[in-house]
Amino acid sequence: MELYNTNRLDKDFYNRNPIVVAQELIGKYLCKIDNDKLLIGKICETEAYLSDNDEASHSYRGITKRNKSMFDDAGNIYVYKIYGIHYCFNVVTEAKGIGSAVLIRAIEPIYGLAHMQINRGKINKTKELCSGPSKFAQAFSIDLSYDGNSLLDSKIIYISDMGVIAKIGSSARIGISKSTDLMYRFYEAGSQFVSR
DNA sequence: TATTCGATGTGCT
DNA sequence: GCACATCGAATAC
Repeated sequence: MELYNTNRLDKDFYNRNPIVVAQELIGKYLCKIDNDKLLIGKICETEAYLSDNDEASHSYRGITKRNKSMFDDAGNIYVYKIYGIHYCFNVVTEAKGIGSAVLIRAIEPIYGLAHMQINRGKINKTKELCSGPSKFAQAFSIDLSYDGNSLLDSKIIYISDMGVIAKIGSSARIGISKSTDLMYRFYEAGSQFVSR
């Protein structure tokens, strides 16, 4: 199986402020080929992490071995391991060397639900398949091997510029202890597939 | 060098 | 509601 380049979001989309990209990613479709199976999900929850004045951002204290791809060019993928066991998937925003990104926190399963369930193991409720950053990563079998890849030219994963939603809500980001005053979490209002 | 803590999810109480 | 899995990076000593 092969992914056709259907309305793939281009570099200009990602090469902007992560707050804008985070909001505009809501409603877009993430497409992936996993083990010859097509997986599609509608992004319904994101968080922006900035390069400056954002203590919750991994880039806040500069480049490390783990976060170096967060400083890659716009449209690249930043995957990191959290709590020693789970993975989180980010898209890099702005120019190379800046260090900003958008975390994909939840998606609404659209296509390939059976395969997502296999990837998730025991889970059998559709609402639980992708309603969290590491749940979604597991459903789409995203691990560290995707860190540093690009959504602009990958043959197996990209984000498509299609789909519309009614309304976007915002809130503080989840699971952080610093910069909690920043309203950088965005979600599709009324969606049953967000993390909380 | 040692300890603490996190952009989390699951299972048990 | 709470403990735990388990690792990279920050912080403590």
